[in-house]
Amino acid sequence: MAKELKNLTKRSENYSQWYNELVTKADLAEQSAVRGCMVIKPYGYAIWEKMQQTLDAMFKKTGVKNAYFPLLIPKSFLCREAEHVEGFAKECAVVTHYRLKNDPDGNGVIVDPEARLEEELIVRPTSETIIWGTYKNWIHSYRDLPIVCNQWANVMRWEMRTRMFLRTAEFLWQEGHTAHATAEEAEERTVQMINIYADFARKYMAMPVIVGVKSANERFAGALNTYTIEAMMQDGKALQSGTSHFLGQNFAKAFDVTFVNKDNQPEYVWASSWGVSTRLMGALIMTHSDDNGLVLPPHLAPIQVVIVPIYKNDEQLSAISERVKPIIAKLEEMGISVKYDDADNRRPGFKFADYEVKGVPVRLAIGARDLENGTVELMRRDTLEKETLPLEGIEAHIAGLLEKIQENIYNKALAYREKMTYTADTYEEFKEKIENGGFILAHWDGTPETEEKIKNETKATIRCIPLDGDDTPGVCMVTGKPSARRVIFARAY
RNA sequence: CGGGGUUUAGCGCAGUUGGUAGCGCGCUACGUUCGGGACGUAGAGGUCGGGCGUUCGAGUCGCCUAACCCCGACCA
Repeated sequence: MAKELKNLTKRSENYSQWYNELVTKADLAEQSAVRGCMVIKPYGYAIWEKMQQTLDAMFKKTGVKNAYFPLLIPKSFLCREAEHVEGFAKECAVVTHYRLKNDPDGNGVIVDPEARLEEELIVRPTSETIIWGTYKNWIHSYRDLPIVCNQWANVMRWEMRTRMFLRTAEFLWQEGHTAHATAEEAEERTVQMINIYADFARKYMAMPVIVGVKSANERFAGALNTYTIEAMMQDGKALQSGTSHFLGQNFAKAFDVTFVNKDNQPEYVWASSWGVSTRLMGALIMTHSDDNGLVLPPHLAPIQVVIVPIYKNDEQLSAISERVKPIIAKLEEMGISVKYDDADNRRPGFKFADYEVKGVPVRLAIGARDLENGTVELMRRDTLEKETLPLEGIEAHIAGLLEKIQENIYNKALAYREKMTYTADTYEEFKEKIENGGFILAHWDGTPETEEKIKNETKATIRCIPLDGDDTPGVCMVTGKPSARRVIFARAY
């Protein structure tokens, strides 16, 4: 008996426990022995890989080039940009020694006190500093610009509290760092990248996102402007899913990166940086999953179709395998990833449950009865609906269905977000509504003080100032001062 | 960094007033099964997080320590 497999905690009871169980049971990741870190398992990593490949292709279409910079950053590099350092200093892992030796008392190994580094090295929490230290050598003339580099890497932030995928001490991400001759060009790149993220979230993750600008309080340390995509999870909390920063000349000045312009005048370069991380995996899980497990969007599912044969003996299995073989070939030819699970150590019922937990979008079950009738049982993961269909032409049906599922789960998530989005005109109304979670559109006077007050009193922060939507002015719900437009408040991860 | 909790087989747990370690799942072998999480039989698997102490005797009591989890504060 394998009762362990499903039996997830109900979402409504304890969302965070539900999420954790889901990640583990769907075989995506597990807690590692290292504090705050996780092990991403092959199935989970396959999803990440698909995200990576898709994003990478989108980047390259806009001229992005990949590069790689060191993991360890000399401490002195972090002294340069004051605001930036203040943002990250509290959560840095520091390398102080370069050698171990046998413990003289015979208890394993100890850090060799003789091997202390003259200058400590910081495990990168983000790479702005090392990259700008490097760019200084690459940039001399306006002809060297723009530089549009991206790196796929791991970073480490010694977080107080961690949660799988959403906030782990070590995480995987991509960070793009660009250098431009003009502010306009840098800002244009900043916006271009946030739009790529939004596109990716919507089309591939089937996750509706709101594109907007961060308030000063929520802005990236050292940036002049931060663009964000904000998503809503199924418990009504917001999740910042990707950011793109206009850095102005801050880093260029801190690292003294200048170029000679067409008029032979030295100028500081303009910069942007942008990134998304394995946090997107968390977003994916929390956006679509139900109490039966994961629901993966077909565009990112490592296995799009699973075929489970139902058989009593070897003859039946081989008959089914023969019948299914051309279907698999056809599907693969169409670019659909198929798994034919004929493992004989699991019974069909177990496999059904297992692939449901793993979120495989389409399942086919085929047995002797179907073989006789020329049919197959098809189940779609998003609605859990089953139907029996003719085997003939099933490939085209599946191709169409995968698109339908992709669309359906997007619409479902969008409908949920809309249902959970409210407006509030008074602070009282706001306080009352924020208790139910969700996004609240409200007027704000634009000051950090007011935002801080709201945060302290309600735990809600400004997720973003949306770029689209209702932009009629009004008055701040707290101070009554003029407000340019409604902004989005929410409690966030 | 505050407040709580946990640590015993691969996983989830039980273990009484101290008496020398157990259950379920999983795993291995064989057989019967196979259309929504199969069952039988026989096995393998543990210096009870670590250290010190009390005791004839410690999973159990005391002190110290570590790791992890949850709730806050901080943050992507």
